[in-house]
Amino acid sequence: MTDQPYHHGKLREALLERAMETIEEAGVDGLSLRQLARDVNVSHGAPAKHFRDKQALIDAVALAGFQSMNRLIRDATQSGDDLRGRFVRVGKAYVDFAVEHPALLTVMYSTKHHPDSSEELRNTGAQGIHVAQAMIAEAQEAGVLADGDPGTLAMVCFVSLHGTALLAAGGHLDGTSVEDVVTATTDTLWAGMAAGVPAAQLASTTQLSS
Amino acid sequence: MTDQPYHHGKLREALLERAMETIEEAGVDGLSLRQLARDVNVSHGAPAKHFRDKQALIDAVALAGFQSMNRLIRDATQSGDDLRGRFVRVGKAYVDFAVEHPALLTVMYSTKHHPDSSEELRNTGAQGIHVAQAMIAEAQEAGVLADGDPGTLAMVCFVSLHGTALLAAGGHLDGTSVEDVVTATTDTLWAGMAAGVPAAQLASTTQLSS
DNA sequence: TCTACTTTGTTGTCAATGACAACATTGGCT
DNA sequence: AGCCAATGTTGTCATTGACAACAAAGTAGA
Repeated sequence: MTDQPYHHGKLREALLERAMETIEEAGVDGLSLRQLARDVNVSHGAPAKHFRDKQALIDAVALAGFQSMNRLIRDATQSGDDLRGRFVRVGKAYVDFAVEHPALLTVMYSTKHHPDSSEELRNTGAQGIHVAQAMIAEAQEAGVLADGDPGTLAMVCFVSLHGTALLAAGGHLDGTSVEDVVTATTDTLWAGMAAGVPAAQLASTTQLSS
Repeated sequence: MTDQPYHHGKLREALLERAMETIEEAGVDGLSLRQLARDVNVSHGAPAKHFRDKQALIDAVALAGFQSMNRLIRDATQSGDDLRGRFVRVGKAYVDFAVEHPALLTVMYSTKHHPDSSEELRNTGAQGIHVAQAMIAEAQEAGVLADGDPGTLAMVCFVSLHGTALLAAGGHLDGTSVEDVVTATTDTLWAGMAAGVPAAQLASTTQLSS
């Protein structure tokens, strides 16, 4: 047993890493600052020097989660497929991340939802939408998709995939497989955006627009 | 000060009601069994006689939430509109509920997600999908929607609306209004299901089906 | 090198919490 | 009346998050 030096040196990183492990194993409720301190062989007061309080630690975990997720999404956009293929791959990347890190995803969004979330966290979390919006705008210019506000359509795709990701992560897809739901979702969305909204349908949605 | 009778009489109902209020005001993390007992003027040990532990109370809250939500959804299906109109109304009903009870919705699904959720809770929570599935099947038979497995398509609609509901409840829709996102989502989904998935698109999704 | 000063970690303490056990009261049933 | 299960109370315990006082270690300037 070599006795520990007074200074841990990389306490912040060690805490973050261990916190992510704990969250993935036991959920956010299973995270205890004191247990965390024990896990990394440090006194129960030490974490406070790096994270003001428990929420600050959770925020940091969420931020790290968004960063690694954004990386996966960006990678997915760079495949050589056609527009629709890239669209599907981005959706799959998102859902795959969710399925592999279900508890982390919950933390990421419940944290972003928190009333006093940091600017950085919100920006990092919104990056996925921008990717979708760019793809949709590009497809519209290419004539592959019908006209329509890219911002709203991107939001539609985002919320749909987010729902898929959350329910897939929680195992709420009952009978249907994750793979089936993701492809069906992206296919349906793409088909809907390609077809556009017929005028007959718009009638009931434009009542208040005058 | 009339001294309280020894028996509260309706403790369980009182606890449930107050718990729902607390959750909507302060989220699940703001719920404390002891504070709850204080709120209804009862000793800190009393709640244990009605709910084995804190999770059991939360489960009961979630179940009540699903029941009132299902009522709203069923009501929405009984409007006299055409098929597409009813579809949109169901979506709106779901999202409206989420926006009005954001914290409750979070509890409902994080509870259903819990590994040892009760059979009753899971069944009650899945009811919304069955409604969607019935509507889609009916529309397919009427020739309004293209063919496709109603179960999978219902799941697609459900996850999409679920995502909309969650993000709307959390205020994550950034620029776009809730109303816009809901109508755009239901419109896009319906258009996609009406158009069906072109064979050219299916090519990339049927690679593993042989 | 000596000396402030800051950062990082430790120890001690506090109120709040969830869970549990022992006990008290109530109302129903025979 | 007398038993008994359901309901509520009181007391207690370990755990937790937060805070304050203190200690050690690195850092920068004389």
